[in-house]
Amino acid sequence: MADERPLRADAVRNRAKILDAARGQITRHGPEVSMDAIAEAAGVAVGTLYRHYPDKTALVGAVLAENMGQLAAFTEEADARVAAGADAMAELRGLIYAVIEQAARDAAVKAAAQRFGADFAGMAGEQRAEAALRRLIEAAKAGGELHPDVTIDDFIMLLATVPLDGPPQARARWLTLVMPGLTTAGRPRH
Amino acid sequence: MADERPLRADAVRNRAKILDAARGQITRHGPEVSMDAIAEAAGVAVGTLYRHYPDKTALVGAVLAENMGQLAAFTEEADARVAAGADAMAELRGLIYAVIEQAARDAAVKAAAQRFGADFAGMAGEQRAEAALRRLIEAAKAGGELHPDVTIDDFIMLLATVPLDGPPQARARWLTLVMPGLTTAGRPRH
DNA sequence: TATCATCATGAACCATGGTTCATCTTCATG
DNA sequence: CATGAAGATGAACCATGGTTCATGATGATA
Repeated sequence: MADERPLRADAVRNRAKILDAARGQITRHGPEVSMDAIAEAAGVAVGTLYRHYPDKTALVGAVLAENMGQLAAFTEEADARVAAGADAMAELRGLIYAVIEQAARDAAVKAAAQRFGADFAGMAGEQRAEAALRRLIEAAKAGGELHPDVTIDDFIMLLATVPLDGPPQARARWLTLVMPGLTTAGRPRH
Repeated sequence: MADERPLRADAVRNRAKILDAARGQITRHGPEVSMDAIAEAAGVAVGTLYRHYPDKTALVGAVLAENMGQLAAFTEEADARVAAGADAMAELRGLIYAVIEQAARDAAVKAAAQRFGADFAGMAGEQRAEAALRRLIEAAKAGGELHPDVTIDDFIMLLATVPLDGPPQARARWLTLVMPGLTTAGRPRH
């Protein structure tokens, strides 16, 4: 393994075009866009998709992995700021908002994730994102604002249920309604 | 219109079997079960499905309408109890829980609703459910426990985002996290 | 029970969409 | 530039699944 010889120049170019097109088309028309549609959007023939990805699941998975990477980057940045002295609860709140907005943009991509039950769990970025989020949560608890019984699974659950349709106001409102349950202010210990 | 002559006995029987089978199959195997699968589960030939429903969308819609009716019944019962003196906030909480559980059972049915963008909005039961819920909300606000800025749209939004996968504990936990944002206790006015 | 309108049957039809592969093109290396 | 390997092409293949319709069965009515 690892005897990967470098890709040809046009192959590199095409792979990028394909990923872009896939994300675009899936976002625009939902997860069941045809491979033909993606190919056309990428300015490439269908067969080329199959040269780069064994099947549709793999292609969707690649798009998903990209998103997860971005999400991990977000989380790590917030974590770094906290380490540098920023307020943990504020960063957590901001992170939630950022994640929500990204998720909303790629709502359809997320839907695609589910339709392809294929376990995308344990994806590269996921590990990183979770680690950083865990640190962030601990810091916010230490600050005394985040309710001590809140777990990372709570965050994952909530983030998985953000209302992705609707306008941005809907998500802002959702945040308003959900935050109190996470804070010591909204849900006093005993 | 309304010159409906009575259905033949076996037709009535079959229609019931079809609806049951449709709900069962959709719940079990997701919204994209084939018409053939539904037909087989109903012990009937495919053609019979099409005698009772013009197409798949209509069949799914019928299942959905049935669910909505049940939901409306729930809501009206709770509303009636409040009118008879029961605590509004407690009834509201109980209603949310009941709705959640029903929704979880028919998670796949709900998913079906979205996939068929077909506007099932304005369905029969929906009107009834909303009216009753509205009354319930007013009563709970009058009781002073429900936060005064909470609207029926807030409820609809939240109920639309309940975590339907996971075990019942997940939904209980979700309820714990979400309730404070709805109450005056968790989110003081100013 | 005879008659017929209603209903049920299910093989066949057709559209959609994922996937393959024989053929042609293009990059990289000498 | 010549050559071979890597890459791209896209028509064709095939499975799936919604839908139809000619044919046969059955409940209701006289």
